Amino acid sequence: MPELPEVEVTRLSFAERIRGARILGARLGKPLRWPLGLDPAALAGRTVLGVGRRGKYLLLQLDQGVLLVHLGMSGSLSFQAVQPDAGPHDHFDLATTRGVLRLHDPRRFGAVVWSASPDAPPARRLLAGLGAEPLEAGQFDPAAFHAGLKARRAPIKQVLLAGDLVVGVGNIYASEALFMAGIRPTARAFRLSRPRADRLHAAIRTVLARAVERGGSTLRDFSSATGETGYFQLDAAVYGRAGEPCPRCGTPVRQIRQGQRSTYFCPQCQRN
DNA sequence: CGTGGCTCCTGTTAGC
DNA sequence: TGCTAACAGGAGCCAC
Repeated sequence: MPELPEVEVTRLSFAERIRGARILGARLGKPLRWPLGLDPAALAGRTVLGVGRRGKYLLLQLDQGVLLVHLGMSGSLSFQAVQPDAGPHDHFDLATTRGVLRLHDPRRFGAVVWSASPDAPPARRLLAGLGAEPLEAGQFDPAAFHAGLKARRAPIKQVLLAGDLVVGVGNIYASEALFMAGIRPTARAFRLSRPRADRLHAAIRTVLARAVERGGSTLRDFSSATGETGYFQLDAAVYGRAGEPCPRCGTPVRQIRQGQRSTYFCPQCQRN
């Protein structure tokens, strides 16, 4: 998916405009990862109070309940006054007095889930266990991060992806942050010294914050909910660049598999 | 209880 | 050019 920056850019692109809108109705397409958990007709008449984010989940706070939206691997949201007829991959429409929020998701790993509150069963199950918000002031603590890493035997790349220590770092930004910090992705998490954990902590924040500023620049086919494209420049240093020279030292970037996912790193700049 | 593997699904791309 | 297989941004779930 959409990693944290893309989700945040999406949120920023429609949160203000949808705030205060009254829901006119909802339409479901093919099944998503999880059922909505509510008769879509029951959403009519409710008001959208605001749009928050927890990790890669968007939370549409309603006057009664909350809608969790996850973009999965291939999801994107649009919010526009007038929507063309739904295509084969448009699986959720929320019609409001301000416009139609639409989830487009070819692979359908995404989901829209209704919950009575963020602490009620469906949302609670999905949100419990999520790690620290990396860009939220005071929530991503270096000492706690290092302590968390010390409890894990797994390769650092996979610990980052697990999302229970820090949220929002997906497959692209994990490679990018580890490159920036000069840490080999295969390094066992518990072996990272405090200084190196601190470097990684800073790199994660820098990489994610920069991507948010640039409007979610890592996705080849990403567009925000305003329908704007033009975020296509892939500014990755190593991700997707197997065989190309490392931007820092010129050594060819290497690609490996970790847990069925591709990892990219510079064997020269990233040692253990 | 941490870890690794599997799985959901469709579109794109690399390779022959 | 056409077919096939591999691969793609996630993450919950389930045996060890």
